[in-house]
Amino acid sequence: MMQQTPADSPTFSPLYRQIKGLILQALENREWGPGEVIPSEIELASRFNVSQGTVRKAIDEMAAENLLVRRQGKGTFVASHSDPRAFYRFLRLVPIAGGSEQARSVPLECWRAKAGPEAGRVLGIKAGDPIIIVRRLLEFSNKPVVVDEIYLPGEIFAGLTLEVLKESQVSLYSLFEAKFGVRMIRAEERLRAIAADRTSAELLHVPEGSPLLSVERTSFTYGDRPVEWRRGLYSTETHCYLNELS
Amino acid sequence: MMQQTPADSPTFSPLYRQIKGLILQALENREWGPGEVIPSEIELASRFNVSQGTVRKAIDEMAAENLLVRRQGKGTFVASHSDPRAFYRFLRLVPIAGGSEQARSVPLECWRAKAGPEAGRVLGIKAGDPIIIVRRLLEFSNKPVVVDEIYLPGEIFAGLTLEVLKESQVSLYSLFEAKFGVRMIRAEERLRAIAADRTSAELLHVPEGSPLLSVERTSFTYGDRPVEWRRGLYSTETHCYLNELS
DNA sequence: GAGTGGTCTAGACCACTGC
DNA sequence: CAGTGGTCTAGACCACTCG
Repeated sequence: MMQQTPADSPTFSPLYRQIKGLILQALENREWGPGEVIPSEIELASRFNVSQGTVRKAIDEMAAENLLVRRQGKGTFVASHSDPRAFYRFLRLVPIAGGSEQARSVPLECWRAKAGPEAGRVLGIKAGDPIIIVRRLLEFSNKPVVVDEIYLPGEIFAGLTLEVLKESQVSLYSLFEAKFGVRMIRAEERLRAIAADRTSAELLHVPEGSPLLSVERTSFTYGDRPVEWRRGLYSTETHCYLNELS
Repeated sequence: MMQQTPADSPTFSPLYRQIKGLILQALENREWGPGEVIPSEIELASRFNVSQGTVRKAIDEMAAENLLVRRQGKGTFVASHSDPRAFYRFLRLVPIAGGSEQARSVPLECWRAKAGPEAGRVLGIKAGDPIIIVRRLLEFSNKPVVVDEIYLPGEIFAGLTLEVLKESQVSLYSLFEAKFGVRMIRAEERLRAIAADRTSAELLHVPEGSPLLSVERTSFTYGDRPVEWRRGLYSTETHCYLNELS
């Protein structure tokens, strides 16, 4: 039997949540990498000295949070952005006319800088710490729809260059996961409408001053540590941002 | 024991999903109204001739979908928009500066019309069928931030007038639920950036042509039947649309 | 067939609410 | 105190995958 916190303790949490915490810890420690199988429920149950049902409930929650993926008959896997089903997990853009063309990422620039006060605050680093800034286009049917400016902590993403970005034909997060060991698990987006500045207008082939959707995203990895800040400007003539409320 | 579909049948679904379907059906039939307790898990188990655990799993899913609300020690309740915790369930707007002032809904107009082809398609009614159109403002700290135009099927919302709207100090959905027996359980929003037309600009106190966030929402009730279509124009100078991705 | 996750059951006990 | 949902267990069996 595992140690159960007394019920009247202020830090009380049910057993299955403690198990969840232990599995989470193992994930952070990279005991099993993205895309790999984790031990079976029975193995984990014996490892943690609890019943299979308790492990099951812990895994249920983690699967609901997209941290793990269950596949009947095969096992439970660490979620990965390299899984085709997760490529566009965070992309809410859909064509207005219907259908669904392929998105293509076109890296434009990648340079080093020092974090200003805002980037520092958002990324949880000190102002003046090194950061890497990436600018890229997102195209649908070879037409530019989004221009992104992405701010990354230099310490974590050391070695990231335009060439690396251009080589990788998959999603950015899949690259981050494979090359830098950083897995994004959650993000917050703040949307506003703004007028296109000159450079964005040129990149997106729209008139200067036309309305654009501004999407500021902060992405988090394990432990709710922010590891990416990006601002996207979306041209919403042919595509729109689709959100499900429930 | 309840009837279990044979495993090799194409319509196979686990017992707990069938129970879920039966509870859902009872909700649609208004066996228990919004805000009311449903029978205890043990009662439902004996009613459906299954174990408590199976009822439990059905209710778990429905609670995750915001159809039911569990309260330990008290019972399980039908979710309601009249519950203060659900007032702003579908409103993603937050002040950029932080804090959180009270929102206020200001009904402006309410008139009858016939559905055009688009409204008919979205609402699942025939073009020419009666609809009701509501225009209203959403204010924060007495400053207009959103102007909404709301399209409702006339048949369901017969009796809705500007006076009725003005009387109700609560959320629209809470009114719809209480007066018309229509509970919104899910919605889709499509966001774009557009330039302010003259009337919207005046209502929102912004210059004509300035960028606004256009939010088109279709709301659904039980059985995924669409029962509301609305378009909101958001001024995003002081507020932004916040979205959690996971 | 062996191993995985998925379902279902039954029973014990805990935590919370309200009388 | 009785009644509710919440947790934990143990065991049986089903469904899926792969060798």
